[in-house]
Amino acid sequence: MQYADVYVGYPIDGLFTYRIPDGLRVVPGIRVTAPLRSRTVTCFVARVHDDEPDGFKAKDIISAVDEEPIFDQRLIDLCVYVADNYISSTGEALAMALPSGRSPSKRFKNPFPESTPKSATLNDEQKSVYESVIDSSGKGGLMHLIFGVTGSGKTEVYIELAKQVIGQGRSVIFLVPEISLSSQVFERLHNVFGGDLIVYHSRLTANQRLYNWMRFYSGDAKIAVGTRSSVFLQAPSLGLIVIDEEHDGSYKENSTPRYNARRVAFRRSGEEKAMLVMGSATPSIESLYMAERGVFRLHSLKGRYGGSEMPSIEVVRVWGRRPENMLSAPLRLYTRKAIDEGRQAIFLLNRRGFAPFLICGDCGAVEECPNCSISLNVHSGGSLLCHYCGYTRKTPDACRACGSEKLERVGSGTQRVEETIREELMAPRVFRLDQDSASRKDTAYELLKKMKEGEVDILLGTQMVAKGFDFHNVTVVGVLLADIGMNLPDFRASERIFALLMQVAGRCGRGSAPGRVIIQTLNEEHALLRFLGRHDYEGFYRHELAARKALGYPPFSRLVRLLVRGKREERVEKQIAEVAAVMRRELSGVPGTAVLGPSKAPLSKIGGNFRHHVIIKAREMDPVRRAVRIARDGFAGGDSYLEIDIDPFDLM
DNA sequence: AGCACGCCGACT
DNA sequence: GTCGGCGTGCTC
Repeated sequence: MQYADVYVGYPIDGLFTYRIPDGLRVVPGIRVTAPLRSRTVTCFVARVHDDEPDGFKAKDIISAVDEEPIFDQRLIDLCVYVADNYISSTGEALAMALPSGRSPSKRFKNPFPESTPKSATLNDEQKSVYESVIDSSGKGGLMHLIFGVTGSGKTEVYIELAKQVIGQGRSVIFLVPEISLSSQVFERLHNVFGGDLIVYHSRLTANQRLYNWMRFYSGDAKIAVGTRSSVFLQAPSLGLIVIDEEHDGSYKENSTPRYNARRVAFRRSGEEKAMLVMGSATPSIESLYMAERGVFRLHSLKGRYGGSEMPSIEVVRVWGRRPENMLSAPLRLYTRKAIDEGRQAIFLLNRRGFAPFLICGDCGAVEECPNCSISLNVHSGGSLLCHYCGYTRKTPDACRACGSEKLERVGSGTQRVEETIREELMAPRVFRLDQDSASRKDTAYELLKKMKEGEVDILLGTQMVAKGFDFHNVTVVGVLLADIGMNLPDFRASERIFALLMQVAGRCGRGSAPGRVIIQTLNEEHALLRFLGRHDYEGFYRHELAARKALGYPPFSRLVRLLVRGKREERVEKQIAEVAAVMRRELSGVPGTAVLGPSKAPLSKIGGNFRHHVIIKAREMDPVRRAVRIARDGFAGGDSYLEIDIDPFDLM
């Protein structure tokens, strides 16, 4: 009699044993369906054997999902690591890592035309980084961080490294933050690698994902480009993991297990002897610190590809948030000049919608979301919209608190400023790129085409405009209000804003004409803007590192966040108090550990759920993980849920 | 997770 | 007397 030991995709620790019915082919590495209590669930087969289980009667497997294995022991080991680290079951980690499709589908339309491979030649600086990566990798130093200014051509270096690795018969995983915006990266990789390339991200159907997974697993396709979950793709022999824009927050998963693809890649690199090459123009404070400590080898690209100059950056004071204040004299002047010369401009306003608040001029009441603890945003077309839960309602004619009709739309988002720009700059050809305009699937392509053909004078958008675009005719970048997000109660806020401003500044002056960046702010004294004006990421890093050290934040500690969310606030408060008590008890006397809270999360209510949290700062994670497991096991759920976040990206 | 079991409070 | 809220335990 044959039996299979399997993992299930639920928060249940350990393996389950099922009987394999006669005639059913079950081997390790396939998925099967089997009864669990009163349900039929998908299971992941880890082992097949003929030892009769002791102490229970094994039920029969119902069916096999796969004919051939789609994973092996290395993925199980990796998922055990993820489960231990981020506190989930191994089965949950496997369920998250593996594609969920049932029948592989190759019906994936490649949006790019076939083209002949272009061989880019590396300039001296790129060549020296390439050689130094290959060289030190030969000596066992496999982890690298490329710190290259925007436009320095990191992608060319990645591509040459990938070619080298594929030439040795090994495979390459290329991680990007978000697939839609990195389509330019995808297109370039496709030009070079053609049918050897697969994509892997959530916009594919489950069956397309399965098909691509299988092609990479078999070694039929040697390079994969995709979002964070691609870090789990298996290959016969993995030779290289590239993490482009390594500082980006989207490498952090936001449901259980809340892994960080950077850390998982680091682990795989060590286990599978694969090179890890991370790159950014604005590396995360943590990665730069680790490079300084010798964990990664640091490589610099200081010159821009093609020899163009870094743009000049000018910080300009503005005097209010009304749309007419958002176009300072210098910005108008330079933009007008650029347009007259046939050039283009990019404006960043990191706030979508028309205005962030609707406030009563008489009683001061603000329209708030009934489900979330935030204000409703005014959107064009007469609607109010919650940016967290999507709740929407018509803009009222009168204040719902006092009946006054003096409702004011306070602050400015992209929709509001779009009109002002058209009128005041007499530039009718403004293209708006934000979540609202990008919901149409081909917006990015449309934009690329229009920008290239010179049909756009000004590209206005949220942070979407800062990422990855390579337009050669842009000579002016305007940041309309740099202060947005500056005062969020979050320890990474400065880092995020600095990176964003630096990235958007890098969008201009990529062609032959020099670029100019205008940063508008309500507070030109902000330290961050001084460093920005000098393109001084290094200086910002030192400054921010000192602040982190003073407050004991990463990289000088690890953080754990335990958050209880639920519909009934009294209950949530009681439960988080219990969690905090357990953590304090279990961690008392552990040096270098502090339990903060409990307190209301800054976003104290989202989608009808109240949120309270406890933050733990620690030098050593093992005792904290042990304590978290105790708190989790003692947590009486009911209609509340305990979120466990190891190394949270933000504390909102 | 999801579901069954079993234990105490206010009701047709 | 019972319906049902919720804490507890288990799932091969």
